[in-house]
Amino acid sequence: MPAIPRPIDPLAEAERLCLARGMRLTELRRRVFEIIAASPRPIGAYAILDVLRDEGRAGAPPTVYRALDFLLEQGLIHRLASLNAYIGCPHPAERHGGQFLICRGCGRVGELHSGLVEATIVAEAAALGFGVETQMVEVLGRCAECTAAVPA
Amino acid sequence: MPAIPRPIDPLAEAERLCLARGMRLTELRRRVFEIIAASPRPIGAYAILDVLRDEGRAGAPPTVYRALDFLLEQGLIHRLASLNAYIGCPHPAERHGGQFLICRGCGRVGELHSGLVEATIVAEAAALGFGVETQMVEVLGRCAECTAAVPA
DNA sequence: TAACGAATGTTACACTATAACGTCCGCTCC
DNA sequence: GGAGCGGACGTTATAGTGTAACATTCGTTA
Repeated sequence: MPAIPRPIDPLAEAERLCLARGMRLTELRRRVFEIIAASPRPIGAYAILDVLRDEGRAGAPPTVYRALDFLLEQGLIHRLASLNAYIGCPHPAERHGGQFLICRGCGRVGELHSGLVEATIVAEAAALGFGVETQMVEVLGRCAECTAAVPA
Repeated sequence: MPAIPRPIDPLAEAERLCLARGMRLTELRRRVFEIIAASPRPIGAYAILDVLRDEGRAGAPPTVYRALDFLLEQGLIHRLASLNAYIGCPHPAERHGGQFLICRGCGRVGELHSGLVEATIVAEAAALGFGVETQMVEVLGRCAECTAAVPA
């Protein structure tokens, strides 16, 4: 899923945004964010907890979930409901609902970020009188590399 | 979410489809389907289990999950990943990915079923070389009734 | 330095889902 | 008719995900 470029330095971007918003990117939150950003695939809360424990840090599930809640609120990460896993956001500066392409082959996830998809959903929902607040699109399939690797 | 009509008789439709496909809609599967179809809101697996137990039926989680797996495979129900809950499908004859409008006010869920949304997602994904297999759209917001009940 | 609130530590538990194995039942094929 | 087979279900145990509730620490401010 390399089609979409990541920010040069996700951590620096996260620090910049938190500073601008007056939010505290503490040591724990920063470390959880780094673990997610460093993972090539979506990572689960308990896998993050394992990493923290390997580093000698004390920790129980709430330790991780509180950090995840903060990062989600700040839009620095997304939660993939279909996988119960978390992924860094490549463009956290603009708040947005998530649109994800999940590859069945390699497990990597790309973010679609299509204004057209978003607008179409809003319009179709509005036609039914439904007011959209947040939207979540998760698409399962095969990425270009995996399609090339296993030709039909 | 009454904008989308339900089939006249979901159970009859389910029986018809299973018969046509040579699949067995057993007593247990039928009952689980009825419970889901009768629920005005998405219902969780353990809530279904509670109903079965209230009816005096023996049961453990696998009892319900196996029935759910069957109904999902047949496209008779959908799973809402963001809620960990299940909902009947209003048009099970055509296989399709789910597009759901989830109301924060009343908890009811409508199915969008927009070919345009689906096609847009497929097109945008294809532009990145990604081949779509199944897609899942879950939209959180407020339905017409709840918007009217609590004016801005 | 006292006081306050935010962040974290800690224990316990709720909720969701599946693995593994046994039993029963209906069907087919000799 | 019975041996064998496969699908559905029963049962026990456990894995995986997430939160409630309360104690403690820490930084900031007054």
